[in-house]
Amino acid sequence: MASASVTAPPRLSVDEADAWFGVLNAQTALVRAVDAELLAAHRLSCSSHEVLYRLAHSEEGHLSIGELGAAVVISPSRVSRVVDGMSALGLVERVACDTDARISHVVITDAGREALPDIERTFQSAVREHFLGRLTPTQVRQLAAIMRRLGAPAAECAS
Amino acid sequence: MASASVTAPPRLSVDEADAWFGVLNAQTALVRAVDAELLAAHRLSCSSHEVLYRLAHSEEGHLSIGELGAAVVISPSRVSRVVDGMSALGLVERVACDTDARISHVVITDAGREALPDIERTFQSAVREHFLGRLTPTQVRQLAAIMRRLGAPAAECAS
DNA sequence: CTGTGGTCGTTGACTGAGCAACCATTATCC
DNA sequence: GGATAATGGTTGCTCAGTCAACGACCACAG
Repeated sequence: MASASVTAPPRLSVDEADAWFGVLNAQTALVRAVDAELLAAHRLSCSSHEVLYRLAHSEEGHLSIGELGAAVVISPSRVSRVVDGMSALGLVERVACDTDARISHVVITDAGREALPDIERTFQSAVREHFLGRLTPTQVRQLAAIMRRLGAPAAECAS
Repeated sequence: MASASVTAPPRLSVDEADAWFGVLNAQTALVRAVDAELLAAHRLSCSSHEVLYRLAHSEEGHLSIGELGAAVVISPSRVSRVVDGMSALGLVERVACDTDARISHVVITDAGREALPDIERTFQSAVREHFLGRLTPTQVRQLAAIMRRLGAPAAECAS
């Protein structure tokens, strides 16, 4: 074997490795912590919460299964089952779309809308405690910018 | 019920929400993409790769199950099974600790050490393509700093 | 020594998540 | 208008991951 510089695999710098493994491991730890609080207080997982959050902040007040999957980054099949669980809790329900019978609009129920402030309170305090509170406002801004870029469709590589 | 500002739950700003959901969703998407490449090329998941990575970069050349779990942020039971899988592939093996029979030192085998450069090449190019390549060097540095802070034991909140 | 308590790793049962196959419905094209 | 393709959602299977229970082992008190 020997000369490692032939195909010259550009080794990761310390910052690059920290960024990669940091994102991986921080997310895992953060989800675990926030999940525990949401679960204890409201029987909701992080994914379920994000579904509710997306619904609450949607223009039309409803999103399809596919739209939710794209927003929350989980597969449609998972969304379907998450919605099952949340509708069993009475937080959301499926409403047939009157222009396309394939589509299920997921909407927040009255009970869901009533429970929302409480859920958001739990969520926000958990996120502040485990995440935002450990960063400076500048870092939060930087992180938001970074994540917006990573979330963008693609390209945009040019600085 | 009404006046939302009574208990004044500090609503998340746009940046705060983007940071939180961004970290959640970006990690999921990134792991999915890099996992696919590692799996196709070397039958390794991201977790397996990180285990190998940690072993390769360890001072002593070996880590216990518990140390690996702490480093990779997965439970000891999962580490145990991941090591099972990797040792079935011949990449690592368990070596009894001669001073404490409870501990299994996990070490890279010769075959593992030989396969490493290839694996790292796949890994690095995938990470550059999906992650590092979409950020500026400055952003990578910022992200690394943020993740180091989030990964720190706790406290350190003071700017 | 010997028992007692804590630690390390493994196993079993269960949840969260994805993929592939499927069904229903819509859209397209002749 | 009817066959065919494409889309949206649900279901079955499998994997990744956790938690709780267990067994093996060390450490320490007596």
